[in-house]
Amino acid sequence: MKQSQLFTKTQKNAPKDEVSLNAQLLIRGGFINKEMAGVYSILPLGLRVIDKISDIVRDEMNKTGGVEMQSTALQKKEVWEKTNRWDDKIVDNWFKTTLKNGTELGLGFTHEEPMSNLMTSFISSYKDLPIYVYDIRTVFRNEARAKSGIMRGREFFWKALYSFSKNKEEHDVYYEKAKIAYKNIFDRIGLGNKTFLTFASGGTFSKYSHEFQTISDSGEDIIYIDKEKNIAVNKEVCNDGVLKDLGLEKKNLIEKKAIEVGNIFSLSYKFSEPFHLKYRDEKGEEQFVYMGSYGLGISRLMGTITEINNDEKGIVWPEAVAPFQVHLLSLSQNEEAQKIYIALVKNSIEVLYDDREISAGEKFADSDLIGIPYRIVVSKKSLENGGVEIKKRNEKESKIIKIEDITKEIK
RNA sequence: CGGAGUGUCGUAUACCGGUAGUACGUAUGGUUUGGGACCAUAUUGACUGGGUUCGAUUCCCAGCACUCCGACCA
Repeated sequence: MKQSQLFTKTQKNAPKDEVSLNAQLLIRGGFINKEMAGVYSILPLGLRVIDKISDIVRDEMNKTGGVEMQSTALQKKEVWEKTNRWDDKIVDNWFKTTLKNGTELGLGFTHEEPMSNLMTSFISSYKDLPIYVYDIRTVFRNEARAKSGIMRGREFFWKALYSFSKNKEEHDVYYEKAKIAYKNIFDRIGLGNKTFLTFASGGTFSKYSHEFQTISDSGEDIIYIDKEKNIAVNKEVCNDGVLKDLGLEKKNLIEKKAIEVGNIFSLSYKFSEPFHLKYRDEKGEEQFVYMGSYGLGISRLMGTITEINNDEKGIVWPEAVAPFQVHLLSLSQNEEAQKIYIALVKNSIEVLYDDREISAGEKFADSDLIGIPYRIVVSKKSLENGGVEIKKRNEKESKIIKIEDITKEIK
């Protein structure tokens, strides 16, 4: 797209009411806009990043057999009363509202209950199972304290997958698949080497749950990592018994702050029982469905990626999640640049074309701040030298290449 | 929710119990054209309410908002 069509502008200064790095960079670059504490609009550039992440998540979920749907934000009280999670004393981060007639409604903070309820309409036989259904949507949590920019908001974008299996054995197979899918996601979005499968509290229905924790000083959690074994333990559950259970030794562990970017849970029958979510097995006997849930914070991931990939000039997006692949800067050479822009678009390369009539310095500064992986400069100088200048955002040196070689260079 | 702090043009800041200044931005004109370029002119502001005072943006109180620390965090 042409940058002249982009209504957002970059800012030199971060707003003084934002301390966290992810929010500072994302606001300065025009990716998000703060509406209030913990609530951010996602602007065109930010939406492209969110979509990139979502697409990778979709792809990996689909590979495990997941099917996507769209749940509702508005939720009815009765469904939540079945599991005793409507009461504000039990769940203290509800946003609630009422219909004109006084009926109370909740704004969903998660979807175990409505999803279990929904499935009672579709699950009746062992032939219907397993089902892996997921949802990428905005959820609402009335956090006592929003903090850390988009890392902990009151309204945020996430993916939740719910698995409905015939029994624990079938569930366990999927659970392992989900772990791999999550690992693939973090690898693909460039957080792989900093993200660890982390053992965490399993609650009342399983021994452990698993979190995916990305090492970062801006994180809220403390984890102990065994680099050799490539796993970690959350401080909340880390004791001698647990270490023994996991075959870990204290001396091999290093303590790190980390961001919880995802978590997966075995839910067992916790939800299928109150919703009478049952099926008939081969013998015609009724069985409860065995459930699991698999969350992933998409907007939190955008923040995490920003926290980890930046330098003094701005964001350095990993290619897989960058809003565009190429930032094409025209330094008073719009005629030539326009041709290149059209050619690149024809080759299915995502280009942000800076066609604005502003100084070169400003274009460079914007480009560094926005952080698109490849910068291509079309200038009098470059054309005299036989082409365009190309530079990767994460490298210092640029080089001149021929215009016809651009697509080769990028792919 | 407990504790601490901060609210001044769109953004970042300065000064001040008595006319609110600067930079960036924005607008117009001109000069520039490879690292947020320069000149001129213009433009925009004291969170809300109450109190003290001759006079409050400044001091006091309350509310609201935001930030940080803690608690919380399927």
